[in-house]
Amino acid sequence: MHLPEKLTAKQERIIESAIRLFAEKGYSNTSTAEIAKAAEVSEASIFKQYGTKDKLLLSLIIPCLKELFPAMADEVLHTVMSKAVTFEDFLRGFLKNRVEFISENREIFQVVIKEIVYKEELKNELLPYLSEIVTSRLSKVIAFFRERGEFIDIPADTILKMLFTFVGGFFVSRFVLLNLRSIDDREIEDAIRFVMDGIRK
Amino acid sequence: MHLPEKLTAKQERIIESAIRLFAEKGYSNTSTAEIAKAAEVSEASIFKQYGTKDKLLLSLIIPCLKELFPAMADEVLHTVMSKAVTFEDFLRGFLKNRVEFISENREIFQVVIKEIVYKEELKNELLPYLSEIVTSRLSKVIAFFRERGEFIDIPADTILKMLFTFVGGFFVSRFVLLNLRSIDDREIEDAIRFVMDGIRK
Amino acid sequence: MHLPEKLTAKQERIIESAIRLFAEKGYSNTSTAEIAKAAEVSEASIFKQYGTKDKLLLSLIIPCLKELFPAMADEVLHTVMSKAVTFEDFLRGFLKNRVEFISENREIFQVVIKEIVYKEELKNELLPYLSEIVTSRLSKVIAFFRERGEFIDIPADTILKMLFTFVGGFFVSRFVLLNLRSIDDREIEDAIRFVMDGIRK
Amino acid sequence: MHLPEKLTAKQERIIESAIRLFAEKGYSNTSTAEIAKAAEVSEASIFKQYGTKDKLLLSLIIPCLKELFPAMADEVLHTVMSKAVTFEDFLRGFLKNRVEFISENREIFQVVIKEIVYKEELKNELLPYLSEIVTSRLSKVIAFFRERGEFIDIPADTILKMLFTFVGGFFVSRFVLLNLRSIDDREIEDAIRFVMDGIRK
DNA sequence: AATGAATGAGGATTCATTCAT
DNA sequence: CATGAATGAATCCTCATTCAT
Repeated sequence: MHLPEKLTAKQERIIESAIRLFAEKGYSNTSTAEIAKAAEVSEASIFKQYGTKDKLLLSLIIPCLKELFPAMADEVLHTVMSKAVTFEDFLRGFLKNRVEFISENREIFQVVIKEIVYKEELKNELLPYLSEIVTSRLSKVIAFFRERGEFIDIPADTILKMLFTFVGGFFVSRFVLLNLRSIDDREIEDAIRFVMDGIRK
Repeated sequence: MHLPEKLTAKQERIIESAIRLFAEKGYSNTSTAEIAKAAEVSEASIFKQYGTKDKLLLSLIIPCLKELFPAMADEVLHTVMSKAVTFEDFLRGFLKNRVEFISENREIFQVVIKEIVYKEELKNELLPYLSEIVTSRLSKVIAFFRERGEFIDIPADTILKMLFTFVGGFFVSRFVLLNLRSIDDREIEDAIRFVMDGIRK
Repeated sequence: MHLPEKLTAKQERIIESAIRLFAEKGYSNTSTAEIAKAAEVSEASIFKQYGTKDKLLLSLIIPCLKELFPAMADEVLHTVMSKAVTFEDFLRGFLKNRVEFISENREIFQVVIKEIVYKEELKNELLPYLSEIVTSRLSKVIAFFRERGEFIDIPADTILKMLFTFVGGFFVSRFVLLNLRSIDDREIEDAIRFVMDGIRK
Repeated sequence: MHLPEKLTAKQERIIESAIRLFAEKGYSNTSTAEIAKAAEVSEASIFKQYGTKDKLLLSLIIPCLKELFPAMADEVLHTVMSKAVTFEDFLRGFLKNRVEFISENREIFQVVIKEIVYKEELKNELLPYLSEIVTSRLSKVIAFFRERGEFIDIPADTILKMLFTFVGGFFVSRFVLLNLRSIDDREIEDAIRFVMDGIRK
């Protein structure tokens, strides 16, 4: 995660502690006093830097979102699509890439998910924006493979919805609900198989 | 929802207000004063009835959980399995039944999901219990249809996991994230098709 | 001062303490903790009742203003003017009446003056309103005595301004700057003489 | 205003900002952070220069007081008294001179008045001192014109008090309450007439 | 000489909870 | 039984001030 550079040791401890505590107990159940204590700084230092508790949250969440979603953007997509790969290969690359990213930023991911689910306000601000990004990017990919005749005959945006539902459920259940460190290759393969072929014999 | 019967008007107003507010803003961001005001009772009345704010939450969540998960238990399962239905039929019945139940109890469902995601503590108490219930019940069903040869050749509990992931994502994304009133039949059919056959041609 | 009736003992102690401390140190230099301590109540009790520190201030100031200015309204004015009195008599009655009122409410008067002088915001809200009340009431009186030929030949509103300047300075210097308990009759007579005849032989 | 010479640009910006903000919102409602921001210096610079916020206030107030009151001292008084002028002429010169001075230093005057009214502590330190200065200087003047037979037969210090009350009210109401930039000659003449002859025909 | 970083002490305000009536 | 009154403990946040660089 590319957080603003040139933080002092104390400032780094603040964001570390904040992420850890927000991930563990949720933003609303974490007091600035707790963060200060965990970071071994004064509360005042937190407010000097971030102004409000809310801005502290945003300053953690936003860089994560920027990498979580648009990262799979042009670079990734184009390279993948230019190669002679199947959608299954693309999906495999995508899942492995995102699993790796989330594994490395598991706590921030937890914070992001928890707060999007919990804070109506934040959700309403972010969801349309995220939905737009995801849709616009992925719909190209779907369209690309669809024209190649790789998918069964259902509308592209139905495919998108189902994928989104499953992949979202996949990441959230593993990284947030079960609090797993990572997801192993075997499970990724299970997921890919499920997505590609379903469960019917 | 079978909440304890014989509630006075005031008691009903309290739980209605609590559910509405918890669903909207989350338990942590709702004060007992707000609930009291919305329910047009004194704060003291709430505490007389429920002892603590936490017990109030539990008294809303627990009846919902009891119906949400175990409801699909013996009655449903046995009847379904006894008939000569395919897994697809079972899944259709199950989804429709649960969509109906959640539609009618959307706000409580939102509270349940939000708090399970948010409160590590609550999650740790409930997840093993829920997981046990779901697993024990559904694994019988899976095993039943598996023996009938309806599934591709993957372990039963992999099937269970994938189903759980997808169905959970399905309900949460629609009823919590998107705050939909219900899910129409067409989308249910899309989901069934996705689960059964995946997306590959 | 007619403050809202039916205050509990604690509630009365709150307003007493607030008035005393605001008068002594000014609103901005008095913390709610100090008020609570002086009143021997919890800070929470103050906020339960008044919501904010600002509303507490207003709830002290407004009843005082209502009596301070419009009190000299219809009752006083009409009776005075109906009698065959001179302006000097009217002024004497007015000054004595107001001195008595302020003596009895010296601390609130101090709070009112201090905050009007100090808080731009409060001043801008109150001054136009007060000015309107004073002007509309007193200009009638001035006009009345002016037609009787009691005044030298200067515009009525010049007389009003000079009176306001002097009487304001009189009350503020004595009751606020010098913190006097009251103003004795001799000084009132000096003031009347000054207003009526100036200082030139 | 003769503030200490040789101020660097930064130091000037500090006192300008401080005066402006103190005049506008009052000392207690102005933070050193605000001053630093307005002056475009670091807070630390303010404290390096002035030690404490209180000393900053005093360093603004004291030079003003020195010119506001004693300025009318020896030079002014003697010259005026030596000429064959009436008290009315003296008063006219005095008022015009003070109006000019305050007009040019309106904001500092506002700070001085506001803080004297507001801070019991400051008031108690300054009032006896100021009163002594004013009394000792002006009582000579009053005595001078009194012996010339210009005044009606009331004690000199009663005249002094009334003058002080009116002139104080005059300046404060115009420059502080109404926040006027200056006072025009017509109003000064009205004031002089009022002081000299009162309002009785 | 100037400042960015840091903070202890205190600021107003909110909260879940208790209890006498 | 219901509630108005009351509160201790916490919450987020601000402030004047210090100090190493």
